[in-house]
Amino acid sequence: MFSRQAMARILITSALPYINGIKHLGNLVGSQLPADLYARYCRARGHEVMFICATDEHGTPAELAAAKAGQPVAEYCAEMHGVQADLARGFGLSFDHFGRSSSPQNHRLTQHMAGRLAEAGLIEEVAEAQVYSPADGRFLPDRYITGTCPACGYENARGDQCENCTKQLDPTDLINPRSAISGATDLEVRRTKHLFLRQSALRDRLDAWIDSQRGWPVLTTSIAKKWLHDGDGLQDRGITRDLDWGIPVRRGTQDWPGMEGKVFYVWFDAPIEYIAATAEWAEAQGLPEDAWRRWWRRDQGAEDVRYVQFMGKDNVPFHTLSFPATLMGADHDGTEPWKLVDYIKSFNYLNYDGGQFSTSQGRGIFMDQALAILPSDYWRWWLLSHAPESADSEFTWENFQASVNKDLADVLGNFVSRVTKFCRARFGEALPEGGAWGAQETALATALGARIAAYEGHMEAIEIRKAAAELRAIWVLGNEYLQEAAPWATIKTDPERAAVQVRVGLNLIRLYAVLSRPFIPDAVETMMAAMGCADWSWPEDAGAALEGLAPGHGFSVPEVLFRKITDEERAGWAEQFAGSRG
RNA sequence: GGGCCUGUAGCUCAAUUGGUUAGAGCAGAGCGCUCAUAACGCUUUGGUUGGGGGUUCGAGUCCCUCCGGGCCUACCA
Repeated sequence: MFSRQAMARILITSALPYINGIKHLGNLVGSQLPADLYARYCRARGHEVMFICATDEHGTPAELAAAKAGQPVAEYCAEMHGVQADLARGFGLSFDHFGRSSSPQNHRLTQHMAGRLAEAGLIEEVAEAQVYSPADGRFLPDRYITGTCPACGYENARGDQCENCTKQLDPTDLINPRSAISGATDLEVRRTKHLFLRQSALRDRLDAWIDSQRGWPVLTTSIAKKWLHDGDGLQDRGITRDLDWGIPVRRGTQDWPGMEGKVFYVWFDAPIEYIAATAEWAEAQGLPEDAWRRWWRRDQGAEDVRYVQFMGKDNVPFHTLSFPATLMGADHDGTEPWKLVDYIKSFNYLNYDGGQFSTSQGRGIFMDQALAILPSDYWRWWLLSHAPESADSEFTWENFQASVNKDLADVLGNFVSRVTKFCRARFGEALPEGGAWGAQETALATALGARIAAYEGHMEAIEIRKAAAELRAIWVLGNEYLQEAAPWATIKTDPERAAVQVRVGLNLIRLYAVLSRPFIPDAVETMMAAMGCADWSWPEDAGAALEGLAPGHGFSVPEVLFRKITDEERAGWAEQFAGSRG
């Protein structure tokens, strides 16, 4: 953890959303949104932040989605990248760069990494038999082959596992196998050669590295340990595929004999894109190479960088094992010390109303639909305050309505409303003059100081739900103070006392805007604008923060910050989203 | 089959890693306030911590067992 005041350099990456379609809220809360929360908090504390994300564009599903859309895959990916970038902006995701794994930078770097791994003796060529479909003109991944399960007779068993009896299968086990893509039955087995990353050779080193980490989520370490020690231990992993769309297999800048026409597998090139996207950023900014290297190379400035990754639990094996193995292997001779991750924040899944969110079945709420219904802050607040940190969690419309209405509209929004409207009615649209602090104000400052410290602690530990709960408690303090101070009563007997109370109330609005910014970045802009203030400095001292806006400072009454969700709307949306996506 | 996670108030979640009387928010009940988006504040009801057994001075926490929910199991990403 970084200490108070000290400026740190924080590198943050969110797992890359796959290019195949618009992401649902479960995807969003599992990586990009919490990463954004943390990035915004770190910036607010004055740290230097590099927040990177990108679309993950390679692989069979991308090719199939493009074919379905009737587009060339490159065109499809370019278009979908634009769509995802727009939606990311819509949700306020504050990436420093939102790149593409298909970028020239990633091509170069992925090929470079492969070359370094080959030099290190960590790449092995393996010849294997794979199912080829002449009708589709492609090799078929195991689960794109369906047929009758030899164990239970289920007719739509997939080539990797029968969904009916859960038996693990080999595609050649299937009776009457056919292509899941075209239905073609003229499948044949062909020999093909692939590169394997010899992760097994790095097992002990990876194991020791995992052991040396402190405070990682149980979810992260338990998945890593399972893969390291289960069965025969960490298995080598194929890093190439027989596809057209991807990064051509090259050994650095050299051709790789025998690998013509093959591309790297997405799970090799996708994490490397974290680095390449930073290079994309530098180029886009017109900055030289060392601008990105100082984030990624320990010999070129990254020694003091703290690197934090965010991802759903399905991504953990790649980030705890494969990617570190790639970076360790690339530094086999000590000349390329790449920055390894310092903290991996992993998430469970968000379910939707009794089942899973499903991209393929169109079940649940997708990012574009969410924004069409309500502003992003409503979603950000609910998703973050219910982030699936300790277990899978569930979205229900009732819960969403209750949280939005109570937390945002009543506790925070109404606070802003009652303070500004009272002041305007009794003192006019400027902070009133006169009066001095009493015991109530001092007590408020003390309580705020304690809660802000707790909030900071939770944010730095990336305990998101706890941070949200603490922030809400900070909002509540304002209502408690007003109730006790009762300026509507004191103004009748002691107007100067009421003036002090109203000043404190108005200053609380600015304080809340600053503290709440990582969660609800749009609404706090409205709050700050209403306060006529542009000072976003973090409250190092709560008492001082309550006197930041001076007597005489003008303000205005903002529009309703958060409207309530009605029962009719809730019922309508529940109905609308029950079935599959339009 | 194997492994991991999980089960705490009607609902969503805590519980400083074995330490006093298991705590919050929402929902419910009562009271107060009238500045405010019929909002806010205070008080309060509600738990055999899934069942059973064990270790211990002491168990929500550790062990065994049974029951329920979920995830992973390496070619979807």
